[in-house]
Amino acid sequence: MSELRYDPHEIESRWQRVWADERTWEVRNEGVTPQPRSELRGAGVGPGAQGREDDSLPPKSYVLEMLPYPSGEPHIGHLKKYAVGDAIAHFHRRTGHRVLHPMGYDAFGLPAENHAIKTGEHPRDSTAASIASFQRQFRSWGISIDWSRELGTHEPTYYRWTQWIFLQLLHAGLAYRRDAAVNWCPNDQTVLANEQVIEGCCERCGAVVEARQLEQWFLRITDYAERLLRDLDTIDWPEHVKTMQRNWIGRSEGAEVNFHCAELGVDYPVFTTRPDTLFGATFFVMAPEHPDVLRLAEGTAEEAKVREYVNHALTEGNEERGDVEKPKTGVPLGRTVVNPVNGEQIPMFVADYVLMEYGTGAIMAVPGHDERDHDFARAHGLPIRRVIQDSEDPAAEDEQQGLPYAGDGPLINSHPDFDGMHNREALTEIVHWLDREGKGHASINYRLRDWLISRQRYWGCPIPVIYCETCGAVPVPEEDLPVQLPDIEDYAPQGRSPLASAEDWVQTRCPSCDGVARRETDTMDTFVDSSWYFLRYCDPRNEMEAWDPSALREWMPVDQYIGGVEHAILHLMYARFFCKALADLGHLEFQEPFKALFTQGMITKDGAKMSKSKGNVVSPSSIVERYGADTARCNILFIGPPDQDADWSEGGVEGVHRFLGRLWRLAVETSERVGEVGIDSGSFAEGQPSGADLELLRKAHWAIDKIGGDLRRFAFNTAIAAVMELLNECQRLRESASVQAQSFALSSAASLLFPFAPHLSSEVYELLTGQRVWEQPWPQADPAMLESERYELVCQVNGKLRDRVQAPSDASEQELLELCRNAPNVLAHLDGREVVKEVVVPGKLVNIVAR
RNA sequence: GCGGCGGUGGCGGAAUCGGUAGACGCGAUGCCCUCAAAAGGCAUUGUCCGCAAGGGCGUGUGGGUUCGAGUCCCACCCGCCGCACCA
Repeated sequence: MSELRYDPHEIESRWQRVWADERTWEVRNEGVTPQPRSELRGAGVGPGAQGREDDSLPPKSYVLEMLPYPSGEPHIGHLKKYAVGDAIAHFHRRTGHRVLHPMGYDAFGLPAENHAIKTGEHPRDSTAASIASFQRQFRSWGISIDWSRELGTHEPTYYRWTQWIFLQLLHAGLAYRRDAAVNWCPNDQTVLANEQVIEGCCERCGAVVEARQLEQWFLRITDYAERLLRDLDTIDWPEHVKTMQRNWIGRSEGAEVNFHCAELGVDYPVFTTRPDTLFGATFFVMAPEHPDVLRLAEGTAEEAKVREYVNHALTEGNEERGDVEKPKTGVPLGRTVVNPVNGEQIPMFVADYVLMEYGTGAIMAVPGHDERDHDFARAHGLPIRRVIQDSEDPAAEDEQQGLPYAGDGPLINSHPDFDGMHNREALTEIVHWLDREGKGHASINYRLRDWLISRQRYWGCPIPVIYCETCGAVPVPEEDLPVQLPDIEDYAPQGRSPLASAEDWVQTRCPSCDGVARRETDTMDTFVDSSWYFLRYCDPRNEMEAWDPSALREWMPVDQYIGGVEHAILHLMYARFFCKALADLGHLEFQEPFKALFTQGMITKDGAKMSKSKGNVVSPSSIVERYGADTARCNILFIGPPDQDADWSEGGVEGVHRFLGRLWRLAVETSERVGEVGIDSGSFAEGQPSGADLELLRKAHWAIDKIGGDLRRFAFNTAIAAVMELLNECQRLRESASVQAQSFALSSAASLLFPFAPHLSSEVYELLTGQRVWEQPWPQADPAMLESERYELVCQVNGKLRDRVQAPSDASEQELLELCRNAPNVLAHLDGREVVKEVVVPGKLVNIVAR
């Protein structure tokens, strides 16, 4: 027996062949709306589901991992993501759902292009090689993917529809072009993505990045700020991800207030969250980028200084300028504006602590109640006025001490109508007053910016727009899509998109007037490609439209989305925005694409992030080669809760490998005994099991019950631990329990382990039952087997554990009390004491309080 | 500064509703099998006192609520993540 050795490679390749040959994991579109889904979190669909009388389909479940970016080979993070996703997909299938579990590649992007610049190899070729490697490995991991729906975002059959979506947004006014400041590398002569700017320098050459004004395409995501925020309440996502999105959207409630500049006859609106402090506004500040700054200073004594200050501010890097510790600099503009609430003329300044991108690019400064304004006022000798009393410290009234004060309290030094009123109440009243007087109104401001999607890159989806001298920017007609990415000679950036060098491609005719015209040479941000791929999976081969609405009705929304937290903001926000916009345009019937989200933690090595430069990379292929995919997958799920970071250790893998080997050996041994003894599967029904058999069966049902619950809450680590416990029990009782009981316990273990170790589980299950485990419904625990006639009663004295006694399950509280009082060690602790109180928790414990 | 998450043996972690703290695994120690090794199996393993029975202590710190607190409340310390001159 001990000669038997678990050979994962032989087992795994056999079952992988079966799944590939039989296309086991493919699902068809039935073209009908399925019945409302049964509650996934509730009990699974039992064996009864097999013999369903009506012809309605089982409920659907769409399980999706974020699509991989194909670069080189998959890393261990991929293994974890798909191990989690596959476990969910299998569990849903076996609890009676039709599961859509597709795969694709986010294939456009920079690394392939940089590789092309270096080697001249076409990005299409290096990407294809990488995709092939991903496909090979996903198959070797045994992930249950519907390969018939595979797609790549770089394929014209896909990006044709990315372009189509762009046109829909354009027609709806949700895509627009405007001048924008972008990151420009003077050395590489190219625009850089924000994430390519490392501490103000170009990631590739290290040159200091400059700001440059360029005409760029934007998507109007800011129109959706409120809905993107509000609808977070309707989805089942981790709280920290929702929080990140809320922070990113950055909603602030307040008011817009007009400050009139009499000299120029212009109103300057400001946004403030604290209109209650308006009476404390003693000066006014504009951002250096504000278009009116130079015009205001013109002709004043300050003009030269203002020019100098603005020039300096504009050339200063974002890093430097954004430093909170930096002293507050700025210069006067030589002009004043009127504070609308009290008519005071207050001086205007330009200062770089005011940002053009937020609010109106100008602020009212309240040094008494804002730290930054306070700093500026102190540095420039400006008046500081307290207008809110500190309720905690009323003595500080009129004193400069305790300022700036950001707390609440009654208004002072403001206006007879408001003085004495609590500031929160005054805030509302003052906004009403401004509104009545036409000097301002309640307003909401967001931190969220419109999405800049233009990239001066080759390896991306071309923006389907043509520029005509007479007609301007003209959208490419839908029937001319896709605008195919042309082949080019030189991928190196030359101060414009590499596509601009494809003259034959760039020169075209205007779709509107047929005159000479030129194509847009920028491509789209790759986040555009990945903002709708989950829709295409529902109908991936459709050549007539992006999707058939009935296909989306059948599968969307995604029931369980799985991916890394690094996409918590960008990808997840963009995809949500796309769905809302497309729904508004009548193309979708739902608002949120991802009903539930799970974010898996990182796998580290010795506590550090794995990276080539650190040389601590553990490649999935090396683990699979050494231990097999089942061990690799189980270990990654066993080391800890999957949403937390976990460290990869060799010892841990060995342990899990031993466990799988033990399961296999016991199963082989048991199946041989079955061969000798002969098994009658009905044998338990005849006689009541007892002794070791009963113990073993109880453990099996306990595991069935526990693991079902664990899987619903993503507790894969404890689920695997429970299978280990069951196996330990099989091992312990292997001499005393019957072959039938052993066989039931082991096949149950295999069945329960299937979502994590599909190959070995299939092998063991077939060995013991002759059946295919994935075709069996998820096991159901027998409630009768979860109870026993006796249990261990915990006996406490004054809350401390003093003894344990066997108690009948149906014992009354009185009887339990008696048992506890008479427990030997309880008697010893009660000796000479007076019993004050007795607490009985049936099924658990008795606590006797004594003095 | 604002927001979120976390702190449990030598290590990864478990304890799902306020009810036996440390499941499961790693590591360690002893033993069995073996000529030997590998593989496998059995046993012990929070800590201190004790020959044992048993007892003391123990979930970042200090308080509180409770018959009973890792779990709830208050104050604090430490770590991680996100946002941040956002008006």
